[in-house]
Amino acid sequence: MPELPDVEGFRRYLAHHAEGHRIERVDVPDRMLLRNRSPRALGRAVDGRRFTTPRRHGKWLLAPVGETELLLHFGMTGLLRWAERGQERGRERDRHDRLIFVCEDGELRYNDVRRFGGVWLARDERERLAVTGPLGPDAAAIDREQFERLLAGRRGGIKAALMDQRLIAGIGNLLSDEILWRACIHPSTRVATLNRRRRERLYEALHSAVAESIRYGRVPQGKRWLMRVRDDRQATCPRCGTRLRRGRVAGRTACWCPRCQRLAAHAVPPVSGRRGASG
DNA sequence: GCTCATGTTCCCCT
DNA sequence: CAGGGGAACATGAG
Repeated sequence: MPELPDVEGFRRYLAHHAEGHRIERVDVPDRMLLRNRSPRALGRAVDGRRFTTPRRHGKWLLAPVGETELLLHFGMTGLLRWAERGQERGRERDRHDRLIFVCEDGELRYNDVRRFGGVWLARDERERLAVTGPLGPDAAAIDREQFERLLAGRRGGIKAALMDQRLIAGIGNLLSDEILWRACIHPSTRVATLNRRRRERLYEALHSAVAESIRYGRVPQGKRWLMRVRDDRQATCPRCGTRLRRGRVAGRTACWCPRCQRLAAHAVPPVSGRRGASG
């Protein structure tokens, strides 16, 4: 789940359920996912303090508590769940609940099946940056001129660029495919070969796809979205009905329409449909 | 048993 | 240095 839209959903969820609530204690059944503090140090920092308004940058959820800030990353399978105290439903914890912020009238559970995500603590901006690494501007807040500047001088492929968190924060595999499909640009296209008109079109696609996704709190599966069909066996393009193609681009499984998203022959090295042709 | 998965990071090449 | 490919990380689903 967790790309920018999902994390934005978690941000709203946290704000809705936990903001203003006082943390009594934190249970840490899986120490591995508490990344840069001991459970005791986490307790010293947050016990007795309240969640205030959470922020988000790219795929990071930043939740201030007292003097410090919780930094949450959701990896591939992370999520948040609020369980109201005394309610039958959600009373039992899940085996994948890794960190539980116990409040007076409920608890916020950080759940992550695959354990690629984690929770960090940062006392100040310096410490936060050390954890997140350099991040580009949030994908939801980029304007045209900024987008132009970001792409200028970029040498690699466009899908890799969109997913590069140092360039633009928040776009992952699904969203990048969605944006490129919407802009009718092949994922392997070299950034440098995109003319002004296509960059413009790409910006529009990014902007609209991100804005709409954020409203849903995930990448939507509507009629005009690749998301709806990308996992189907015989997936076809929602726009033209052509059978979609799948292949490895920028290290991920990309999905695109060979008719809508044509690749200029000179623009790119061949894209293999599968992995491991060499040794 | 095998393959694949919405993310990040590290290593090796070009 | 920039960027691409591949593997690794941990776990579950099909």
